[in-house]
Amino acid sequence: MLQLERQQDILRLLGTHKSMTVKELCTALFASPATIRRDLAELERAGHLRRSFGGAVLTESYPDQLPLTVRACDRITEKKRICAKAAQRIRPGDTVFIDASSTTYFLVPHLREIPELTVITNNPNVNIALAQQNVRSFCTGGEMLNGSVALVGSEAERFVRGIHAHAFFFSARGLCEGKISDSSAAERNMKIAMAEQANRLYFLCDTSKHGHIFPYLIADLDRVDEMIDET
Amino acid sequence: MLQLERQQDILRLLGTHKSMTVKELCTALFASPATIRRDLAELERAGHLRRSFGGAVLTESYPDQLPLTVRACDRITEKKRICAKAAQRIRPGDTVFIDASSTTYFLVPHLREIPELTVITNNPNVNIALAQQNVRSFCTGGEMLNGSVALVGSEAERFVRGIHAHAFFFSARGLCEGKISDSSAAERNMKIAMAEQANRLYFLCDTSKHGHIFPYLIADLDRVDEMIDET
DNA sequence: GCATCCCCGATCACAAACGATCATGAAAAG
DNA sequence: CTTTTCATGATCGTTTGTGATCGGGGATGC
Repeated sequence: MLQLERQQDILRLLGTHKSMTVKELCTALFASPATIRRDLAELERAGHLRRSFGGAVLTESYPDQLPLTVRACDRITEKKRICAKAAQRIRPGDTVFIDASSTTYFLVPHLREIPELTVITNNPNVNIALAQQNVRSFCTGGEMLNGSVALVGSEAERFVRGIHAHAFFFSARGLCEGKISDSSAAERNMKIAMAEQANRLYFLCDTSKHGHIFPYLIADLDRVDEMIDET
Repeated sequence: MLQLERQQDILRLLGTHKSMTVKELCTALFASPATIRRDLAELERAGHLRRSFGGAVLTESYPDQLPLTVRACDRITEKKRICAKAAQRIRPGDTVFIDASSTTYFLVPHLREIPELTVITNNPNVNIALAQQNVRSFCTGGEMLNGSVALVGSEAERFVRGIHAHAFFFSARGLCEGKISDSSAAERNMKIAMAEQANRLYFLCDTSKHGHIFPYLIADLDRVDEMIDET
């Protein structure tokens, strides 16, 4: 069996089962543990899966019409509900910032009917989806953060600081004791820049964030005008 | 047996079986391993298949994960072939501009293996696809041009003018009497900015461009270092 | 905190496939 | 008819993928 073929099979198997151990893959593909591990290492370097002790899980699953990176995320229905609520805060003529989290992607379908709306985002997926609905949108530019889909860096921040927006919709990895935190310094800086340039701050928070704390502090919860959750 | 006929047979066999070893192809087509290998190398350069040690697999992973906007375009196989050829002009350590045409999207699968490559583009689809392959990439930012997927405007041009690249890969709507032209002023300006900031210019031109002229002139054909077409 | 299990990465050796090169022969050009 | 061109096949040194072995170290249970 060819190496490439086996690697494609691994991805296929991970698509149906959501995780597989090295042993399971060995018996399924008639290969030795060493070979499977080498394949997993290579596929991980390519960003297709994430390894964990004993096996691996898919980072991106296959068919759907959501972008790969959004498809992989959890709690999609909860995020959709939160975004539907959040979109009601937008008024005609507004200029809004949208950050590069997987949550805020679900704002897009609600923005079509808002007249004279302008969106600025550092998430290329949002830009593309908005262009398909003829919503006026800007992209911050910057360096693409590998492993997520977010534009960051000094150029991206400079772009943001040249703009003032009515509102900023954002999410983050953790909310603990009134502190909103994230795991990447570069993304933290972008969120802070956007927050400083916007009148109203809306923090979109699903239940998976609660009780988690990450190294990079974005803001205290009382800085935001409203936290929007599922309730 | 003719060379071209045999290569078509290889593709046909790969269509029914999902992968074939060199040995299998040898017995099936009554040719020596050397010949089969040469054919496979050629078909891979044209983007029709991917080789693996011992054999080859069809490049089926791509068509269904193409972005909507790219999936819709014509002459995909021709564009793939052009891009496979174009990618050979890139050297390790290069910094390259890629424009926002549908043609240049097909450069992406060929960029994975080039070490120390940096890409700057105003096409968010390219950014996202490159991030998934762990290729370092930057986005120019700017306003999203509705109806296509291209970032344009003064902010986008400003970003480009702050960078110098080794090469610029671009396409356009028309080529007529040695003049390369396009239908949008905003995109024209971006292409001109990138061209001015790059050493080598490569114009990717499929046969549908020939004989068409559009209002916005990008450059004379003799400005470009090489025109890359299907031949 | 300790012991057990077994999973991982590194290394090695072997077999198979690969690329480079050259020789052959047939078809095309002069 | 001679020369050139080009696809093909053979040879050979090198590279690659694979499975086995072994020491180190996370995961789990007590």
